[in-house]
Amino acid sequence: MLDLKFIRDNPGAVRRACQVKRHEADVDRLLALDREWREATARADELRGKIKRASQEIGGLMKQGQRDAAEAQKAEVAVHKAELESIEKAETGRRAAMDDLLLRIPNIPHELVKAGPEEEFNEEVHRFGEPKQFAFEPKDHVALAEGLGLIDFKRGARLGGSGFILYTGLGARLERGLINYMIDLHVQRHSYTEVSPPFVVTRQVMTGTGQLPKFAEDMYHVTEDDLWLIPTAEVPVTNIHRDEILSADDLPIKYVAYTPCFRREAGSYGKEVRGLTRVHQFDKVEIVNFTLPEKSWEQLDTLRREAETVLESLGLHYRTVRLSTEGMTFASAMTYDLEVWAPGSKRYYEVSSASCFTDFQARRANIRFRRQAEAKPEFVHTLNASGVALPRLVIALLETWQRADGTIEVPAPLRPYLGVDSLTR
RNA sequence: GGAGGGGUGGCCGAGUGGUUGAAGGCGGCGGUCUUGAAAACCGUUAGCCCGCAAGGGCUCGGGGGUUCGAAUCCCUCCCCCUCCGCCA
Repeated sequence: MLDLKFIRDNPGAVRRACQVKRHEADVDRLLALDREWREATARADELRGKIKRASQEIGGLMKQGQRDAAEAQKAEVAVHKAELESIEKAETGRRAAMDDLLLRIPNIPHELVKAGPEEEFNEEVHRFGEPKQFAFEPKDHVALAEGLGLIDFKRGARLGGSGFILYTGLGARLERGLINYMIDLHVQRHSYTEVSPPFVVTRQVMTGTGQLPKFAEDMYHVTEDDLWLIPTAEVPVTNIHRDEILSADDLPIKYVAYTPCFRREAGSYGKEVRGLTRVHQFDKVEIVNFTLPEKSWEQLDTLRREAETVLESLGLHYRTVRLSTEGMTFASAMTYDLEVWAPGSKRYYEVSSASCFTDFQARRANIRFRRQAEAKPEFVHTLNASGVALPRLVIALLETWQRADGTIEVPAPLRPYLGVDSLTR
C-alpha cells in the first residue's frame, strides 16, 4: 500500500496511477475520511489524556482518604468517557473503511513505464538468439509430449478437472530435473539462499503481498480454516520477514524457492488453454529480493538478468519486454516479462515476470530495516522474478529441441539432472 | 482431538490493579581512562499515530470486557512448549 501521507500530499499522482493501471479506487473518499479521522483522533486523544490524569489524581485522593473529592472526579471522568466512547465508535468504522480503500490503491508506476494498453506500449528491451529454423515442420508441445508419453492430459483432467496435469515417466522426471537445475543455478551462480515455504498461507499473509483483498476470486480458498493456496512463491517468501526490522548489513537478502502455484483462472476459459499454456496448478522456481530503497532499480536489472540466464543456458530464444501500465500487476512499480519462443506453436510465451514493488509490499507486510543501530526504521524494497515457470518452459524446450523423428534432444546442462541425452519413447 | 504450562522492549528476564513504556542483565551507541585495545566506570538506547512545533495519545501475542484506573482481573481467538491420543 501507499503511504497515507503521500496520498494526502500527492492526490493527483495517486489518481493518475489508478487511471493508467486501470484500477478503480476512491481516492477522494479516502481523503475525506482521513480528514474526519484526524479531527476525531485529536479530540479522542485529548479526552484520553484528561481521563488518564484524572485517574491518577483519584488514586492520590483515595490514598489520602478524601472520598468525596474522589467521587467528584469519577463523575467528571464518566462524562469524558461517554464522549470518548461515541467518538471511538465512529472512529473504528472510519478507520476500517480507510484501510480497505487504502489496500485497494495500486502502486505508482516508475516514470520509465509507458502509460497505456500492452499491445501498443509494451517495450522490448532485450532479445537473445533467433527463432529456430527447422528442416521439417516442427510439432507443438502437445503432439510431442503425447507422442513420447511425457504427459497424460486425459488422465490429469480425470484427477483435478481440466487444467490439471499428469506428468508421466520422463515427463515427470523432466519436471523434477528442471526444478533442481534452476534452483542449483540460482544458488551456485547468483548466491541465493534456498527456502521451502508452506504452500498454503493465512489471510494476513495474502494481504501482505497484495493478493487480498482485491483478488480473492483468483485463488483457491480453504474456507474452513481461512487458508489460501499460494498463486506464487512470492507470497510466502516475501512474508518471511513480515513485522521484522532487518539490519542494513543483511541487505540484499536473496531467496530462491520452488513451489507449486495454484490459480483458479476464473473467467479465462477458452483463452490459451491448449496443453500446458494455462493450467490451474504448475511448478515454479521463484527468486525474491529484499533491498535498500536506493538499490532497488539496479537490483531489478540484476534480477531480470538472473532469470534470463536460465533461458540462455538452455539455448532458448526469448525477448524481454518492459510492460506498460496496463500490463503490470497491482503492486508493481515496474515489470519486465520474459517471453520465450516456442517454434512449434510459432509464438512467444511469458515464462517470467520480474518486478520491483518499491516499498508497496514492505509497507503492507511491515518489513523494515535500520541503516545504523540508532537510526529510524525504514521500509525495505521488495522484488521478485520467476526463475522460471515450468509449464511454458517445457513447451519451449520440447518445441525447440525436437528432432524430425519426434524425440527431444536434452540441452547439455540438463543432462546430469535427467540422466539421459534425449527424451525418447 | 484431550490435559497442563507459557507468550513482556534487539535478546534474556522482573513485574498480579495505581504516576510502569515498563526493574535488572546482556547487546548497541556516546564518553572517561589507555600509546592502542580490553577491562572498569559514567551516560544513553522501543515502535506507531496526530501535530509546523511545543506537546499529546496508543502499544506488554490479537480482539473484547470489568474498573475512576489493567502488563497485572474476566472472556475469546492465535501462536509456542510438555504429556496423552491419532496419524503421513
